[in-house]
Amino acid sequence: MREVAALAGVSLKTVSRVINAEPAVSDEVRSRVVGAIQRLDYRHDHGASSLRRSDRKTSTIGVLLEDVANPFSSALHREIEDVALRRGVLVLAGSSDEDEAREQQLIAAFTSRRVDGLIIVPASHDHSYLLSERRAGTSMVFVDRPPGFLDADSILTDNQAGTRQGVGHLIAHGHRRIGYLGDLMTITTATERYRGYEQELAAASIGLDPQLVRLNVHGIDRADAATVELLKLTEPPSALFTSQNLLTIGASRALHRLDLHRRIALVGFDDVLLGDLLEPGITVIAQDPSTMGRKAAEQLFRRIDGDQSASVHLVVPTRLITRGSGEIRR
Amino acid sequence: MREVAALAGVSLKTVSRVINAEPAVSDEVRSRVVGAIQRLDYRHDHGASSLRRSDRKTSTIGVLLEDVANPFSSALHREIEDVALRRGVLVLAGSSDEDEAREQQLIAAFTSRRVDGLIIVPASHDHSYLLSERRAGTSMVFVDRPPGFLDADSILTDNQAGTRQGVGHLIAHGHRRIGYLGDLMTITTATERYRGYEQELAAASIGLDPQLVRLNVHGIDRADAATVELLKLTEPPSALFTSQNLLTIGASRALHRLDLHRRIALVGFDDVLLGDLLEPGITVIAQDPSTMGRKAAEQLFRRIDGDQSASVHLVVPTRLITRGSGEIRR
DNA sequence: TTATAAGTTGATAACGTTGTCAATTGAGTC
DNA sequence: GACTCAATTGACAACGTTATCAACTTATAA
Repeated sequence: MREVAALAGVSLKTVSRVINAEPAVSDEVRSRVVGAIQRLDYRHDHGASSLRRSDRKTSTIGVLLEDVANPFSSALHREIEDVALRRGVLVLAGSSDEDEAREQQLIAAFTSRRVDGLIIVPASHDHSYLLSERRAGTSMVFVDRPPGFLDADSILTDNQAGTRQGVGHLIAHGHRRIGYLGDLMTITTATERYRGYEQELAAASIGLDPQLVRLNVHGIDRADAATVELLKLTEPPSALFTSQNLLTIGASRALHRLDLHRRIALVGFDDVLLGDLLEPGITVIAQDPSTMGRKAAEQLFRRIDGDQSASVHLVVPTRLITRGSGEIRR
Repeated sequence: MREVAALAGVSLKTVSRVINAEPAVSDEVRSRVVGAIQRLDYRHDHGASSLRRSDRKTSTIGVLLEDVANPFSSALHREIEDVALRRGVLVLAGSSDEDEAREQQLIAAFTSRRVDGLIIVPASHDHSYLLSERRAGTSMVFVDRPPGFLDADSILTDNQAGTRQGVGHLIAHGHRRIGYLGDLMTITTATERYRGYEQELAAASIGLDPQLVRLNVHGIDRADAATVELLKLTEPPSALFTSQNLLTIGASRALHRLDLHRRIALVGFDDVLLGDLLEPGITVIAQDPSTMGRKAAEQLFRRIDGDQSASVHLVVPTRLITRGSGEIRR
């Protein structure tokens, strides 16, 4: 920048003015400076700039996801990116893998880079470690799961209502022995969904048979194995509710292998890519990650822009998509 | 930091030494400083630090993908993240959407934040705009597609050989009229794959019927429509080769709707999640995005660590996964 | 003409940190 | 007792940028 100023025959401050498009520069000087910038191939140092500027904004936000490679997370990520990029803001992304330590490590790395804000899909349950960060002025929005011991904005899915709708759908098709596969109970959404299952059975006066419930099932392979177990029971279920993406895939895989996919009904929570190509197609309670991402990013930027109002808690509704597997009658 | 120094009764420089774990600090002083850091809830400013340090490293890299939400991109992304995080490096990610302008905008945003390196899945074909950036010391590795007018490391898939293997597989099952769906011909990989199709037909002395070829098909819906068109020909193909993920899905969808999925053979380039659940399962030429991501990140960090040797061009092989759809005989 | 205002420009300090180098201390050696 | 050496600490400048404020130029009004 010093060299640019020298070549253009102006002061440092004038170059700064041109770069920041401040109005108080004559056209003649401006074009001289622009020329010098191009000739010297000067690149503005965004970091040094934000260090000195009074707003201290880095135009960077941090996004903590469960895993950037999983479809729900990456759909969120993409929507956040689009909202951010429209404001010239870049996104630092990281995967927690449901690991509390990794969550905190990543968030510490984000904040030491002075991100303007954080969008967090939490793995841990106690976010009081973020209190001082908030006091320091970092905005934050929680997505998919609520913050623990911290008052902050959240954008959630209505897990309980969604599950009730899915389980109710199976009951409406005559099922009374409905198997349940649940993810790790340390995940808030998993416990909420399980509660929805309990409630809907109770509402239909169906007794809960613990044999039909498999909790803390994580990943495709374990879901596959758990499905096989359920179907080997002396009184096997006539329908399955799988409470997560990968569990749905695992269960579907097992049903296909056992050639039971046309006999046992299946409803899954969260949509499955290609779910409509299978025979039968997989009926799901779809979440809406794009909407969640967009709302989260918009809310974050409202906070970054200075909105100090009380915390907002948005619940994004789910949608039942019927494709066949959930409409198999007992 | 000034406050920490005052509270601990030491100089600024000593605090800096403690933070950077420099050896020349007595245990007693160190613990006083650590105590002060905790009491004052001090957070190190990574940006100011890298501005002053002589290596000028930001411990941040930029990753330009086609779309963070597409499975190939996000698998790459995840692998890069893991390699980076092991070194305490964070990842800025962006989606080009195959748009040259957006590629350049994002890369400019990355470099103005002084990233240590770039991993690029290029959308554009002329990367001479990166020459000055390279001269300035930014390391860069290209993935999936080669750089244009720039000598740099690349990690590519063997598109031509993979396509030949897939088309050859169909020929081996008796097909001679093999439809081809290709993505935008502006994408390097799309042209390479098409060339593989041409070559394999020629090698089997099968004349190329232009009616069977649909190029510049982008996205699921257009692939679906193009498939319908091909099957309506007076002499329709008995097999299809779809040269990209989404095209495979679109074609499969069309085949299912027309109830031809057991009659028309299908081989796709790039694996499809759930491809094994369909009936028949989808036979694909699988790429290996995880390996590509890992190799790219490892190569990038070698460069960042000072490796000045000649450009490396790595070709990651593809793998034929037979699941049924490609083994339908004419 | 002079006073005033508006529009340009620059000198300087500061953002939070680390590199450089010099000063201080204490122990060990002859 | 004087010397050397290593270990520890601090003063100061500098990284690339922008905020502040003062100075200058030109135009306009009285």
